[in-house]
Amino acid sequence: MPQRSTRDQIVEKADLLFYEGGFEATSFADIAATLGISRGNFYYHFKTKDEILDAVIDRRLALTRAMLDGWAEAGGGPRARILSFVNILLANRTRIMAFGCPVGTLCTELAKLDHAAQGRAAEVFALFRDWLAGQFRALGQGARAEALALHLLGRVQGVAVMMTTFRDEGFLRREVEEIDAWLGRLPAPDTGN
Amino acid sequence: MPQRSTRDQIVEKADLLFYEGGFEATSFADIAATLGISRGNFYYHFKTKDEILDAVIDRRLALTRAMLDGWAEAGGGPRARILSFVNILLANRTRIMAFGCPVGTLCTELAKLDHAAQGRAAEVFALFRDWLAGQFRALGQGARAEALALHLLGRVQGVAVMMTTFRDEGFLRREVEEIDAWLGRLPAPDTGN
DNA sequence: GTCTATAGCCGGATAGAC
DNA sequence: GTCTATCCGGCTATAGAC
Repeated sequence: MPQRSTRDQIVEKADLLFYEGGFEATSFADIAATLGISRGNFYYHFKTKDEILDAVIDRRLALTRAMLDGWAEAGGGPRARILSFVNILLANRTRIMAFGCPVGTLCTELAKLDHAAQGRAAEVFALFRDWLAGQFRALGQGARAEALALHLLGRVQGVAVMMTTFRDEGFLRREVEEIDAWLGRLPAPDTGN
Repeated sequence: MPQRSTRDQIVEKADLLFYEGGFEATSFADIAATLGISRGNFYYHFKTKDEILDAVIDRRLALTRAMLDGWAEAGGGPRARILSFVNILLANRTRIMAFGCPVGTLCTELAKLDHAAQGRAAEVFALFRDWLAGQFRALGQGARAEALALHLLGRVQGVAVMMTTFRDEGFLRREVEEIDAWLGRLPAPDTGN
């Protein structure tokens, strides 16, 4: 069990603090203090703060791929897999009520900063979108699959924003149930004719 | 036509810049530069940056109330009024694609900053929620009205986040149409029995 | 009521000892 | 590979002239 490198520790902690406090509001001093290293040490591992952000996005992409692969390999059909995605809202509700969705809030912050990494942050969303589209295709939704994936992604993002604003667990549970019911009401499968 | 006071100009410009660049990333220097006043002058009108934020939220509350009152007085039934709300997405699509929803993004940013004004920012959302609930009540949705209002608010927020991330106008138009169709499928009115 | 000047702090980034 | 010391600039905020 090799010890995690300092670089990996920086990226992991930066990921957490960028989520909880925002990218811009998180300083090297904040990260260094929680890791017990010096500010100067950062510059052995990274040239700039933006390079840390790049590494954080790489990490999120890798973790997201791993999570999606795990769901794809798990038992159950495509509808159960889609529900694995929706259930993130329930499993992470405390953190979402405090800090929002990590993916959506980073994309929004980078948009306002007009930051060069906007597109890379959106790739995390694209992973979810493409995976969900695959599940909708497996449900026989054919040409509608990508639109349904974007629709669901938007629904979940909307719930996350409202959770952060009103911290209403009843709303959360109603919305998750409603999404489940919506999955049950999808149009009949395309036959490809 | 009395000239707008310097204070009002500061609040108006701060409102715009807080939206476009975020509250924390916007400095007095940014606001001062676009208004052509000095940084020091701010402190004649406000003691702290947080006081400017309070004034910006007051302004947004007032403008929102005025907008909702205007829609309420306009012709057409409750469904048309609800569609006035949804059509914000279309009317402001360019700005939303660049900066997100002003209400949602401020609430999210203040949550991450753990800022004392979080609750006041959420009041803007509450205005929309209560107004929408009133329209759903007028549609005969009785006890469901508040839940439907939160649901619609979430739908619109989700669309805004996805617009900012992917800048896909086709998605926007499909979602607005879908919300319109959803309004048409609402359960039959409560009769109060 | 608006300005200039500046205090005091904290940010990212650099240099160089160990 | 990690540290200390430091530079430079931008930030909020203050003091005081006009």
